[in-house]
Amino acid sequence: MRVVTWNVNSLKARLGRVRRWIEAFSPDVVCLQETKLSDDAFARLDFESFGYDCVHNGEGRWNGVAILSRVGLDDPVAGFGEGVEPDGEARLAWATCGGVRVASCYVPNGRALGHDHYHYKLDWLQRLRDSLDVQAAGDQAAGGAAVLVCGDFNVAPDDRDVYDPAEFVGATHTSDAERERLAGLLDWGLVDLFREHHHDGGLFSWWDYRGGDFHKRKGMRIDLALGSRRVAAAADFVLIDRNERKGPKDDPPSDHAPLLVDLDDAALRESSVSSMDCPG
DNA sequence: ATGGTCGTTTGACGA
Repeated sequence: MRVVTWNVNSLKARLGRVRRWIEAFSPDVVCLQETKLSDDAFARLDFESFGYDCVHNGEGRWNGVAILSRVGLDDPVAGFGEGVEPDGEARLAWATCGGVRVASCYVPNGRALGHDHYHYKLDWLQRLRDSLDVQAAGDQAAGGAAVLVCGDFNVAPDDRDVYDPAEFVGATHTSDAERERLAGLLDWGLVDLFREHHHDGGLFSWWDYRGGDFHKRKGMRIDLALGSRRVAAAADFVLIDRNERKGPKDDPPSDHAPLLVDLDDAALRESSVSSMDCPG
């Protein structure tokens, strides 16, 4: 099962690229962020005719997330779900695809340390953890949840994940509080799949449009796929497609690159997960 | 020197 997560920075502006990428890579599950579409406008794109069932949580001008699946899509939820304080913005969708409980999330940016939006971001990450309990706690307690939380987290997990940590002192995305909230998700029982497969720094998923940052290799790794132990044990290939960040002015790229994860289907379905399979 | 460039839009504003 092939899964991709991609902040497309407007699905309308990126539709040609998204369709070409899907055709080239044949993903089974596609998690999108920043579609910037209403649910009606998303429905008119008719991904069903390309073989994908969909859930979209949109509000129009801003935000908007989706999950596309050609391996089944059950129990879709827009937002945190029952039992968690609802969000005023369209930043999260859940669905079960091919036996995996998948989330597509767009974590608030935070804007600046201490800003109202920063507190909203910290609270949002806590509610995402609460949402995990609601969406997958039963299976996790049973020891074998298949959960994959994908998206734009707007947090760089550690200093390897920014081009220059000194530049981010006093800024968002690397603060202790943000990293602690991200660690809270890992403590639930999730593993940073890209980091399991790649140990070097300087491997990024986002580059600012301004100042030629992409060509100067000034980026951050903020797009993540967090898998439960069962999913981590099944992940046999993880890639950031940085080529997709390139392109001409008349067909510009998103400022984020797609993150691709391949899961071995047999490993995914194994009845027990050995602690040998996956550190952490 | 604290910008740059995209997207939403036809104003600024968010990232």
